[in-house]
Amino acid sequence: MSKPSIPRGTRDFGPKIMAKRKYILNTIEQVYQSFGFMPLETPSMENLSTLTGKYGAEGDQLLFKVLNSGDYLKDISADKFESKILTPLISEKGLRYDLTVPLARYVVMNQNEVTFPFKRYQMQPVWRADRPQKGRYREFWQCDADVLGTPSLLCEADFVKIYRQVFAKLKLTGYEIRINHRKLLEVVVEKADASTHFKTITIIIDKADKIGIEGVKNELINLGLNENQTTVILSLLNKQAFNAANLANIKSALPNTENANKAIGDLTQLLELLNHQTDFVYLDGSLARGLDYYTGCIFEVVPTDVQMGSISGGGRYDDLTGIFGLKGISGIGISFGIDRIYDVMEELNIFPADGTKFTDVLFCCMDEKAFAYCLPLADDLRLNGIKTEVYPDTSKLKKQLDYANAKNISWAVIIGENEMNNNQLAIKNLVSGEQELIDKNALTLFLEKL
RNA sequence: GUAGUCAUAGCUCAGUUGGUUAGAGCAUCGGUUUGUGGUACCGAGGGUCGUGGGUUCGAGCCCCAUUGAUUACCCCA
Repeated sequence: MSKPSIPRGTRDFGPKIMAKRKYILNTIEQVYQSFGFMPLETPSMENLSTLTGKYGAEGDQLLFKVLNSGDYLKDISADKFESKILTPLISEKGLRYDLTVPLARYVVMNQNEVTFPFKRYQMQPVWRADRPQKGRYREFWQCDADVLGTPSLLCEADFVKIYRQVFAKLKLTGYEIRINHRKLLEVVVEKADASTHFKTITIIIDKADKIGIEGVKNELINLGLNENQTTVILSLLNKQAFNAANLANIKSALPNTENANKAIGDLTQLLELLNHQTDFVYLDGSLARGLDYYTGCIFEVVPTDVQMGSISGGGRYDDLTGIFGLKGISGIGISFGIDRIYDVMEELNIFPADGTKFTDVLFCCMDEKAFAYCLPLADDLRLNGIKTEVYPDTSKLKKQLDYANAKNISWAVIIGENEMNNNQLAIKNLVSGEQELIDKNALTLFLEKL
């Protein structure tokens, strides 16, 4: 027998971990719903025609492809045995790579049924055939919310509020919401006369957190930019308070172009929609986001008390559904990285204490007759919202209490001959060690008042 | 795709310049206690030292290959 294992880059989530993950997921879901977002789930598999070409050449490499069913080589002749030719012949499905493309596909397929603006949230795993490393997996969860079909900046404001509510509920206070505008980047790169390298430059700028200003400068020079050009671009890379004065400063430093006015206009309007309440919010010129479909405001949330990358990101995109033939739908979306939020909360130790408690009461039966005696009592407790289980064997009491300890159960109800003869129960508090005899019918009341 | 590190009991790991029968803690099971746990004591089970080859009188340890894990780069959440 070989030892069992799971594929690299995948994980099991045991009961204790699941309790904490559910706590995060439920919190996010609750907040999404409170803003009027509705759930959507899509299949784990999409047609490869839906997926390929949407994530760039690198992304296509990272797609998990699913072999066709049955004898998939039956009609393939030997001259087709070259991966480029063979792959499309034997695989027509792939695992989804993110939740955004499936959303676009869904909306286009159901455009006559969905009501715009379409507000949906989706919390499902996605797969990437990446090489796993710290904080990077081949199967991981995304928790997206998007609004499709309106250019209104009210959506941007809502997402800022969603961030604040989610992290307030999770009692996570050390974080920053960083905001930037994609067109601001475009204007600055234009001003530096380096537009041909726009995409590469955004990727470099996005690394500013990691490699520092000097690192960015070096990479820009390696790209072939001169001293003037890098200076112009580097002038953008500071983080500052999100307020009207700073926006005015930025505006005065930029040429009076359509893009510049649009970017500053959007950010100003967002500031007003937030009623100038900018707790946790910063304007960060170095925020770029790697994905190139963003066209407007972009967001990122970074924890400040823990050394960790972003725990959420998102932004506005103008033409997501265009790739599937539905033009002119502006949208905006964000995504929480639940795995990283988990790590941050674990490190700060801010999960609620009773998070791993699944059972309140354990019935310990000393003989077979005790089962009949306690089963109705257990049912009654459950109906009253008390999580109850009956130890299924008449094992030695030590073993039953060990089980209760292992599951962090706080109450044991012990039933043997003595208790049954007197219509009583021995109820033991496993935290304090105290034990008392109570009347059989008083159990629910006894536990309810706690 | 590139580079480094690692692989010994269910888990976490010791194991000396190569030298007798490969150890510990935790976990599991049994006992001290026919019905009272977290602590203590006693005992038991559990290993092809990732796999294959080589060097040697002798390999967990050295060499080569291979597989897997992990970390960094590229890219990304």
